[in-house]
Amino acid sequence: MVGVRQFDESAALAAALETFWSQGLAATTMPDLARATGVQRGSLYNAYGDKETIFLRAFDLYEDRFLKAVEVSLTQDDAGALLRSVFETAIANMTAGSPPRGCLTTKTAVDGSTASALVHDRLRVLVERLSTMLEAACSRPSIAQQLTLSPPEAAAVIVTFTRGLAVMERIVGDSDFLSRTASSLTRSLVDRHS
Amino acid sequence: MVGVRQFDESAALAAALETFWSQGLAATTMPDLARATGVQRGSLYNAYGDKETIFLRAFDLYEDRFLKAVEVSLTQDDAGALLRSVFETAIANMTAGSPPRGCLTTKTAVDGSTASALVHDRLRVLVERLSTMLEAACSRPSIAQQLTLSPPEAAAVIVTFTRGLAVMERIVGDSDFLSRTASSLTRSLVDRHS
DNA sequence: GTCATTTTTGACGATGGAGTCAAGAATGAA
DNA sequence: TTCATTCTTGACTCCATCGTCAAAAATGAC
Repeated sequence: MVGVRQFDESAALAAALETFWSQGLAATTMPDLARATGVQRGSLYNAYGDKETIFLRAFDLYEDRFLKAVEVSLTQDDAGALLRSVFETAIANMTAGSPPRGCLTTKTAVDGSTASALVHDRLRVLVERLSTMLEAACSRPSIAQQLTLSPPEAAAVIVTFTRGLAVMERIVGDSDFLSRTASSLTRSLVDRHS
Repeated sequence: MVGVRQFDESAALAAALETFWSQGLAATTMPDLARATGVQRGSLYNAYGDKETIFLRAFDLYEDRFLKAVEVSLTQDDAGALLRSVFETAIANMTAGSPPRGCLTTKTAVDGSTASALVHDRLRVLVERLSTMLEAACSRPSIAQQLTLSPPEAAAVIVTFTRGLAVMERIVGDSDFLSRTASSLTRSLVDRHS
């Protein structure tokens, strides 16, 4: 192999992720990425072809970090503690940074300019994986018996609600409100009669 | 008053709303608005000054329509029926159009390029109004006694959840999933022991 | 009908991103 | 070392939007 890549690819993708996360996919330009990564525009075109490909690579990083954090939350033994922990993980993810960067998945999903089918599919995959993890956790007998909904129903409600938290974070920007609201939902999802 | 406006302002704003709704605030350009309204760019600058002002005017239309529809849903007497009706109104709002336009509030809130403080405030106002209406409805004794959460808690959960539905609509694009998930949440918010 | 005022129109220069490309630099293979 | 291949660099053209402006058109007031 001759003519080897001269920039640190994982550092560049981390910088690109930072940029996409702060600005959103559509609002991020190739010059933005060149500035953020310190790699010239031409090199980026040469290495990845287009912005979307860079996004997909950066999104892999994001998904890894996020799902790993959720995985930890799902080890809780009590249904209430588990749900609260999942929501706190999601809230921490979206309120990190200054100013807070929000939730990359949500930002990308709602992004004005219709993203390509590839990006759209990638979002569906993340949501699908998250749902599956949640459903598995909710299916554990000790958890399931405490819930007012069946595992698939609970998983769908939880995933949808975390997306709602991401939007509310953008609008109200008050992480206490998010925590309190998540706590309210948790209370109504955990059976008070078990 | 001399030199009177030559275009139909309310028709133009309706067309602008359509455009903002489909494309999002950031992705909509002044040429887009000129094309959609049939009013030349220069006239739009003269009449409104900038894109954001046009958006704020169009958003008023949107809010009126949406809150009026919610108001109707809130006349239901049964808590379960009321919640389902509210969610169906929200789902209908976001799945209308072909292709579906999604939820304008959510799109704007999450829009990559940080909108101006004016726009941001406008979103907060809409959410605040919606919350207030919901809280009032949930406070009616016949409704309150059926709910597992206090009226303010229920209102916060419902508002947040509708934002989540808007995001899920973008990702899964399946309005049946949205209805089913809303129905699940409704079930856990309505006390099964009253 | 005349006039003052506002709107409309079309065009202007400035800005910035998109995508491409040829020349130069770097590097592993032989 | 030499060479073939790949990466990097800087510059180029194309294109669309932005914001403005002066001239033309429209219209109510008198």
